[in-house]
This record gives sequence, structure tokens and C-alpha cells, in this order.
Amino acid sequence: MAAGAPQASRESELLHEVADAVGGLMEFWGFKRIMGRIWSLLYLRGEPLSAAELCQELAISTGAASMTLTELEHWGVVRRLRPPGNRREYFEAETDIWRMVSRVLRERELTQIERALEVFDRVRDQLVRSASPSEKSRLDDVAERIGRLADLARMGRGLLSAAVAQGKIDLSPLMRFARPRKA
Amino acid sequence: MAAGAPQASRESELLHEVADAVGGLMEFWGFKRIMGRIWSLLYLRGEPLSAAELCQELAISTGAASMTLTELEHWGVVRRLRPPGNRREYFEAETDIWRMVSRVLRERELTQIERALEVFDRVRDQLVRSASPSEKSRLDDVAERIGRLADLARMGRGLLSAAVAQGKIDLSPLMRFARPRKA
DNA sequence: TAGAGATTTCACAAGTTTTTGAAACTTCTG
DNA sequence: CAGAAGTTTCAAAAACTTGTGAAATCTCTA
Repeated sequence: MAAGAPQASRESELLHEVADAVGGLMEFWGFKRIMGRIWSLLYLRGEPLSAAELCQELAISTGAASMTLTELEHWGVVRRLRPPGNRREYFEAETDIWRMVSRVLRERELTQIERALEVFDRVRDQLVRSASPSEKSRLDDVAERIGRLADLARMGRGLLSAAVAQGKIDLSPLMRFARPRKA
Repeated sequence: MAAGAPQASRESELLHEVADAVGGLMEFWGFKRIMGRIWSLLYLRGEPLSAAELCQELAISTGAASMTLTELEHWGVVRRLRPPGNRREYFEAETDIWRMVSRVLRERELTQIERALEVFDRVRDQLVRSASPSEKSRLDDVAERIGRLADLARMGRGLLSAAVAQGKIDLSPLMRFARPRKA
């Protein structure tokens, strides 16, 4: 094969590798694999694609495409374009990756932590309140341990909400971990 | 009911609420719910329990208990005690929560990111190398986008490994999010 | 070293999540 | 407004995950 000619098929094979890697990461973080694959493909192509093209390219059913795209849109990770005078819709990837991440953190992880925290605090309180004198010292001990769990949760919540609030969590200092970029 | 007498049943009901909350969090983070329930129960009780007691208390089968405890031990989240002259084993919770978290971060999240990063970098490289002159500028564009993904991954990796390396990620500055504690 | 007590393994059952595709629906055009 | 093109819905199939419990294995003690 000629050295300098990555046939279309070779190129799309490579793009799929990336899409699958992102799919894997997202699945690991509790999303559907297919969400990651769709977003990546849109992101890498850099131009809007129709649902039909995505079905074709990723070998998924129309139903899956429709449902997943709606979900991605709801997460603000993909935008739906309805060109006037064209009954076909197109989709493009949100490219501000931090915006995506922070939205997810806010809506998913924070709620989850909040929920656990409520339980921790309420139970701790009830244990201490209702302790009979003879049980007091043992129950205080348990309460202390619950308190530690709650502290960890609060710490996580604090980190996440600080990150989210700052909009970009001051990416610059973190960027020292990034690969030096030419441009 | 008398105000100051939390019967055993009431207490264990409360502890189960906490155990379930932790179970929920852990499930959310990609572990089995039962792992969180077992760890929490051990943690809250503060004393070693036998597998049989856990089966009883959490209403799970011996098989599930055995497998899950092995897994928890492997994660360094639970310790197995084999009192000499007693053929029954006991289990106790690791109580250094940060140690647990950092171990998980290191073994799970870091590996996952590393894996994706390899794909990103390799594909980017191959795309650029094999570009024919006519394709060059378009492919450079794609490569640039892959580069951004890789940067994000590197940033995540940097954050996690810095946290893990410092052993305690300098918990103090983060602790301002924690609930003020009396003691 | 026999065997009682304890733990592990594993094939299978139960439960859950994901995907499919055909039918219903919506929207544009002639 | 009929019908073609496109999208959504949803019930059921497939794939995957988790829990069960009886049999196999291990390990103390007498």
C-alpha cells in the first residue's frame, strides 16, 4: 500500500478506535457506551451528521440513535440542528469539553452525594438523640464514624461544587499535566 | 415508645440506612452495591464480624458473602482476620477512608485513563504520519481534535496521580468543606 | 487421619440493562 | 391535503450482571 494514502476505510477505522476508547471511558463513568461513541464520532468529524449517517456508520438501529441523541442533547453534549427547508435533522458535538464535564458533575455526581449526605446526617442525629444513658458512649462512637463518612462526602461535594462554580476550575494550573502543544 | 431507648432493632435499622446509602454511592461509582453494604456494616459496627453474621444481617447467600469479601480484601477495603485456634474467619473494615479511595483511584481510574490515552496518542500519530499531501490539512484538523481529548485525559491523569502520590492530597485545604467537628 | 466445621467454587436462576425494528406519529412538499 | 421523508415510541429479544445454594475443597482438632 502506498505510504501516504490513508484510504477512507483506514481513516474511519482509526476514528472508530478513538470513538470506542471514549465509549469505554464513558461507560466506565456510568454512561452508556453508545453515548460516548456517538459524541466522539461527531466530535472527530467536526461537521454535523444526520441520524441516518450515524446509524450507518456505527451500525446501530434507528431507535437507538434517536433515543441516545435525545439523551445526549439533554446532557448538552450534542446540539440538534434543524436546517430550515430540510426535513432532516443534523447533529453536532459540543466541543467545549469542560462545559460538558461540569454539567455532568453538577447534575449527576452532586445530586448523588447530596442524597447520601442527607442520610448520614439524619441517622447520626437520630442515633445521638435517642441514646439511653447506658448506650450513650457506644452510640457516640458509631455517630463519630458516621460523622467521618459525612465529612468525606462533604469534602467531595465541596471539591465538585468549587470546580463547577468556577466554570473552569482554573484549568491553567492543571494544564501543566497536559502534553506541550506546538501551536 | 420511651424516648431514650433505641431498641436494638431500631438501631440496626438506622445502620442499614447508612449501609444502603453507601451501597448506592458505590454502585453509582461502578462497584457492586453489596460491596458498599458489607463495608459499611463492618465500618459502623467497629468490630470484626464473621461471614456468617454478615450473611444473616444483610440477608445474602454464603456464596455472595465469600466472593464479595474476597473482592473487598483485594481492594484493601476489608481485612481478614484468622484468629489462631479458631477455624472461623472474621472481617473488619479498613477505617482509613482516604487510603481506600486513593487505592481505588490508582488501580481503577488511572488504568482506565491510561488505556484511552494510549489509543488517542497512537491514532493521532498514525493519522498525521500517513496523510497524503492532499489530505494533510483536513487530517491535521482531526489530529488537533484528538489532541484535545488527549489533553483532557492527561489532565485527569495528572490530577488523580498527584492526589494519589501525595498520599493524602493535602487534605487540610480541602477540609474547609467539612462540617466543623467538636472534638 | 477421620470428620466436623468453615470457606470457596460454579452452573444456573433471577434480575437488569441495552438494542432492535416495526408501527405510530410528525413535518414538509407538490 | 395526500403522501413521501424523517423521527419517535415501545414491546419484546438479546446480552449482560448479580445472587443462589449445593457440592467440592480446605483446615483444624481429637
